[in-house]
Amino acid sequence: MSRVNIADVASAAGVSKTAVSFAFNNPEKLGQATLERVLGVAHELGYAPHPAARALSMRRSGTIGVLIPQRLSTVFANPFLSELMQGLGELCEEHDLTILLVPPLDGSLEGAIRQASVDGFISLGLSPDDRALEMLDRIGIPAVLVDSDASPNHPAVNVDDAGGAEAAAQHVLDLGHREVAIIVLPPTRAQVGHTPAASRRLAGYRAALDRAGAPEPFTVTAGVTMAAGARAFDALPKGRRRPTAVLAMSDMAAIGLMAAARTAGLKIPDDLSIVGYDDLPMAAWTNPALTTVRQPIVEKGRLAARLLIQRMKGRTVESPAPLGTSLVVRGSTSRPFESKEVSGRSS
Amino acid sequence: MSRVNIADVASAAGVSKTAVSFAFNNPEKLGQATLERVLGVAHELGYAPHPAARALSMRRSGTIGVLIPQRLSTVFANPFLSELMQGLGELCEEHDLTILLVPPLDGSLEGAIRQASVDGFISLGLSPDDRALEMLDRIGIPAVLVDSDASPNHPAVNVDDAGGAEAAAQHVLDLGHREVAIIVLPPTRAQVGHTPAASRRLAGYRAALDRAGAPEPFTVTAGVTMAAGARAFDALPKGRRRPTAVLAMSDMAAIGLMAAARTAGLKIPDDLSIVGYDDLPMAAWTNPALTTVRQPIVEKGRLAARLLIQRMKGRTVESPAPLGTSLVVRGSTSRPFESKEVSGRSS
DNA sequence: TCGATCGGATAAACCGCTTTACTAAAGCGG
DNA sequence: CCGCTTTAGTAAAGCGGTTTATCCGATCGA
Repeated sequence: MSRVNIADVASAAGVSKTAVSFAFNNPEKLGQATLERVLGVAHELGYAPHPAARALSMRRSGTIGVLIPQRLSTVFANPFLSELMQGLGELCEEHDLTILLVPPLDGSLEGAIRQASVDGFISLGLSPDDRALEMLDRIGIPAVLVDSDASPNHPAVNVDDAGGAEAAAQHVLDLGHREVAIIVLPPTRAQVGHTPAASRRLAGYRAALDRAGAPEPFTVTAGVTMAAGARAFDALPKGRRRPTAVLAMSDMAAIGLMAAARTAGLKIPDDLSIVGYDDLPMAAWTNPALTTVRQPIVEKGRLAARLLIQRMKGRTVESPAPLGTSLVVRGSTSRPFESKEVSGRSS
Repeated sequence: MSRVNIADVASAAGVSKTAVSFAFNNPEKLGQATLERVLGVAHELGYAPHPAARALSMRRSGTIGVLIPQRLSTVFANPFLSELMQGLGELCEEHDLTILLVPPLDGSLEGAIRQASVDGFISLGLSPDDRALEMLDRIGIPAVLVDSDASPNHPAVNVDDAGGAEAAAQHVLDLGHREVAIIVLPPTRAQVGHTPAASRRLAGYRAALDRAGAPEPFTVTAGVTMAAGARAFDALPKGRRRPTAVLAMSDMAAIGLMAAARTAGLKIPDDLSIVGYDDLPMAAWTNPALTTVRQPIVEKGRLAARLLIQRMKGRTVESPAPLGTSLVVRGSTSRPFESKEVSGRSS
């Protein structure tokens, strides 16, 4: 009653297991007649080779793992992953690979890594000192890092986080803003500091602000959800030092913040300018449409997959140059309210 | 130089393979001293049990497969899958399962199914005559169907598609619309007719329209993307019989259509009322916000995963009652332009 | 003192497939 | 008719674990 295996087919067709295996994998090594007979019997019996046995024997599973540093139930609330998956998916289809999602198992990414039967890993946003990285080169499976610092053992795919952030900050400075707040990405795992991407973006914002001699920006950390963005709004200073512009490291937080701001009676962008980060498709659909930093997420996924596939073929690959980012100006930013009235005061 | 295996650990620790295996899986069967020594040596050598070998031997992989009837690169453009994954993810985390995405391999879902090393399948939107279904019960892996008709062998999780659609149609009828267009979901695979969900929704729309004696609705098929929605707008009749209301089977198409309509100079909802389906998070963020039929997608994922896990434990489970749907009225629907001017003409 | 019991460890079978020799038969030129 | 190469197919050795049945020595009750 249990699953039919290769031996069943072999004896039913009156051949050896080898012949059956050949019928599926090396048809040319078999005579026309036997080939047909074996395939016929196999089909009739509903035989399908056991994937795990196959993977064990061939030392390859035809699967790549996507290492996700957060809980599945929350990370998919962020369209970022969807976009990335589109890029990964494209390449995987070309190469007949399936994708295994590998979130922390029982709280531990390392544990999840060892359990995953994959030919390669793509890891998202791991900080360079994450224990999971050790585990990766310990078990000797090729990996490609996304949104991490490059590691000696694995190539990393990144975008020009700092450049994009700098452009965003420069944009609001050019509009005349001085008091700005920054919404920082949260650490992904129980890390102390920022994620690599967050650090780089922060540096970009700061570079522009410092250059312009703007006062120290107020910073809040907010998860990549609209709810977190809304909470971030509440955390903003309300009095005299209230920011007139907000630089968010994610579109999701920016959009949530925008909603909260409007609920609180502020007009966007007149009372508060908001810049996001990512340029998710929905950023173009909010009201007003979100000014944001565009990063090529799908392309990032494609590139990461391409590199990983190269590595899986045994080639060594270098970390590519960071992909470009660019500011997309839409309706959520304008000159600050005050300077509108005293038009032409600066520059 | 190759991966360290259980025999290496065993000989290094001066014990049998069995002892090493026990150290990881049945620690209580080992003496305190040996246990510690084995684990120590294992850690030192960087040993991790080979997942495929484990899966083969234990007859379980700790993975469930999500059967995706479309290309990965397109299906993730639709937030629907993200929502569903959130629900699935929740349950999978609870039970320490990882998720394998199984799209058609080389064009064939059946092929992909046999290659997938999983303990169970969740299939999306398969029509009841799909060959993939045969394959599913052929290899005897438990499965749960989502958005399909129930099959004798597998329970199906569904929502009240017809009820939601009927409410949507009734809503625009109540507003006074007569000429309506329907945006139909595309077939997922090379099927002849509609997907099961599409059929049920169509029936729901029709029920309300027929009851009200409305003229035959115009129908267009559009993929679940904004671009497809925009194209659908172009396909709408333009002259005397132009629809004043559109019932879309997906929010994505509805939003794309709304954009195209506005680009064409129409005012939403004054010139054209639009109702979506799904109530994706972004539906609340468009301008105007989208009136739509809410279906509990995350809950659907949770329920499907829960049932599958039950089945994997050997319990037999029945198809649950369809989950409820409800109309969410927002800003994209209003009375048709004409009847606004001749206010109070009907009812 | 002796058989019974028991904790601790092991040898060997097994999971289901691929693949590397290896053999028997057939084909071939001389 | 004979040695030599192909052709067609096979036996057996992995792949790397888990698990069952067994063994050994020490403790224990009588």
